[in-house]
Amino acid sequence: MISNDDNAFGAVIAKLNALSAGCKTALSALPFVRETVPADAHLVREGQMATHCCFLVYGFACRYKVAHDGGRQIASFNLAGDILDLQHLLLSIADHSVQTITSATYLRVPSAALKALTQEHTDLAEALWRDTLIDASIFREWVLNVGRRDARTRIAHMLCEFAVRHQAAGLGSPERFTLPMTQEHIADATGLTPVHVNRTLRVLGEAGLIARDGRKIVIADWKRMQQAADFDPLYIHAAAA
Amino acid sequence: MISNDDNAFGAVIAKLNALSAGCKTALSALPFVRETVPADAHLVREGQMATHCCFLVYGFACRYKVAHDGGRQIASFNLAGDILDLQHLLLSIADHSVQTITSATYLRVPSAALKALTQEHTDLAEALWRDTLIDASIFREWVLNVGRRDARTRIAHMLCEFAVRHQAAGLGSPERFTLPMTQEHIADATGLTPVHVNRTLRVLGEAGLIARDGRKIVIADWKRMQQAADFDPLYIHAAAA
DNA sequence: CGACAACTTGACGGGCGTCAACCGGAGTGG
DNA sequence: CCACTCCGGTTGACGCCCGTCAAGTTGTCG
Repeated sequence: MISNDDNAFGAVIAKLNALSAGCKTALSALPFVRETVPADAHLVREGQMATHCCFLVYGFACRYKVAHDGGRQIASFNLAGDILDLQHLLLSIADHSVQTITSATYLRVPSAALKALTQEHTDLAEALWRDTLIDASIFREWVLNVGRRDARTRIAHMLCEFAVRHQAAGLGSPERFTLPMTQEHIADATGLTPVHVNRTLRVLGEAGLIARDGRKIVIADWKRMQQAADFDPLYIHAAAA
Repeated sequence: MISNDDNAFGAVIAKLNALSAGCKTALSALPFVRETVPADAHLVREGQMATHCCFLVYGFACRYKVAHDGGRQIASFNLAGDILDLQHLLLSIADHSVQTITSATYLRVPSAALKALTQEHTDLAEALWRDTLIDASIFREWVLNVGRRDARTRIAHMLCEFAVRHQAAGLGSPERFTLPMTQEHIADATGLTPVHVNRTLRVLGEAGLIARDGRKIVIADWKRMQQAADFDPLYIHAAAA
């Protein structure tokens, strides 16, 4: 229901809710190349000059940076509807990498065209700016998550965020979903090791907070899970339910 | 040199470099209240409805969030010229708190007036949006910092960032400066404890990376410090030197 | 059926947290 | 002018959470 053949930008328009009709039309008229890539493909690499913006319309991706000792830190997970590198509208050098987690389809739009469009349509600029602000809010929450929560709370929090955004993107219930990422992805997102992620997922299961079957997750008691995760969805600033 | 009596917005205009003349004039005509507060004063509290934006013109501040166990995580330090809660232009509920570190002076501008101005001046909107994107980039670096670096590298990195931004704000050399924050602030920013921050600062001193006298810091060998800190200033996207 | 990636589990060690004591300087009041 | 207090900083002893290393299991794809 989110994307339809008539409009490649459907998922993005759905996420940037409350766009004017004219604005949607203008967005849909943007030049773009649609690409489908396998899992683990790089869309952006840190240090690269970037002249395009990518709109993720199907699949999952993540943004990450690496420390000089090789340690990798994922800074966000991305779902269908997310704009992956909006920053390249105004910042020319990529300060982080973007990689797919699953096979994925995205629209590659020239930054210049999108930028020109935002100058004509202030409400589009506002919607995109708002999206940037929400991104920033999520990053702040992640700083808190990796900085001040123990492994159990940290992973529970990550799962709650995924559940809520998953639902917001129209992909299904927050209480029953399938994770697209490996435990190594989870480790890199939470600042832990894969081994400890594995142990902690087991602990969450033993505590009755989640039930697992492979990567399928069921959260039986959402209230209790939210509490255990120290999760308050305010920071996601979700307008759509 | 940065701020002058003619223009309360001087520090902010200096930071948002490359604004058109008309745009600067428009900014300067914004209605505002100038306030001076002591150290540890709250400008914004998490959960609050926010109808104003604050432009820091003197002193130091930080943004932070708290975990339910009481743990506090600072997500950024702010210097003169920084806009403290630009997000309140487009997001009505504060998702984090802002508190001064030293006594500070700021301009309180009604969000509505600033928002109206951005709709008239697309280059102002662009400059502010760009500022938001840079903020987001810094948050991502902080996620990496607290998630994947050990205490020594982490604190060294924080010091490097402070040094560079300190200079960019026209406050002096990056190799010789006085920290405005306590070791507890540093602990809350790096996800460590004050005790361990203290020990690690000593280690940095013993390694000859920094020299300390109270909160005065001298970085003798900036190259070596940068390397020890895994610090690459790219993520700050600084245009001005 | 072999190869490989992801997951799982155990044993052990270390970096950082916790607890506690003490120091030094600034502010305050007698 | 000196006690008193308080905050920030400093240092030591000890313990735990999580990292490291290593081995084994499961599932999938060719």
